[in-house]
Amino acid sequence: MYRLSNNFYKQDALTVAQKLLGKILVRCWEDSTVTRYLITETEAYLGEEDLACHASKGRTKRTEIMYSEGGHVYVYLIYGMYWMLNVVTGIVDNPQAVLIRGIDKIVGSGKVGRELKMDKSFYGENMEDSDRIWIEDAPDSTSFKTAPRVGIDYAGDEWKDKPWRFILDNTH
DNA sequence: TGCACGATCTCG
DNA sequence: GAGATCGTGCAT
Repeated sequence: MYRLSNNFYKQDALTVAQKLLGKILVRCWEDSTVTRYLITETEAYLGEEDLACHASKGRTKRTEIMYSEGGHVYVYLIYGMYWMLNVVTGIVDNPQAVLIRGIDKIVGSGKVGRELKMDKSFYGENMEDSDRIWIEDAPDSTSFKTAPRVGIDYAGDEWKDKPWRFILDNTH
């Protein structure tokens, strides 16, 4: 079991979103205890032309990190109370990210952020060398389902219906 | 400087 | 079905 490097995250967001299923999200707390979570659900957001992606609004202070190399953490506050955990993917100047929607029995991006005690300080954290949060490798999952992404009706028919949500199939 | 809204969840 | 709750982007 070893930590995924930035090389892994440099792949396309659709590829990373699929491959992250079944991998291990590791959270090291302030008291040095460590909790490991199985990643069960992800969503891919694909660049400026993807109207559901925050980067579709262009390069701003908030989306800046998405323009960096894959492997950085992108967190943001939604509805004034939930921190969404995303991983930046792709190469420099190619703003893509993968939203972590589910870990272990915890399904729902808001609950994931709460469970992991995410906050603004995680913005821009590099998962390759962070001592608080990273992802460890596991065999690629071959059994998963796809579905449309959640909560993006504003993006228009072309984008809101894309099956870019990936759900680990746990019926062995 | 102000305002409307959102990659959500919980409760009733 | 509505409220909680606040940073962001865009209008003023």
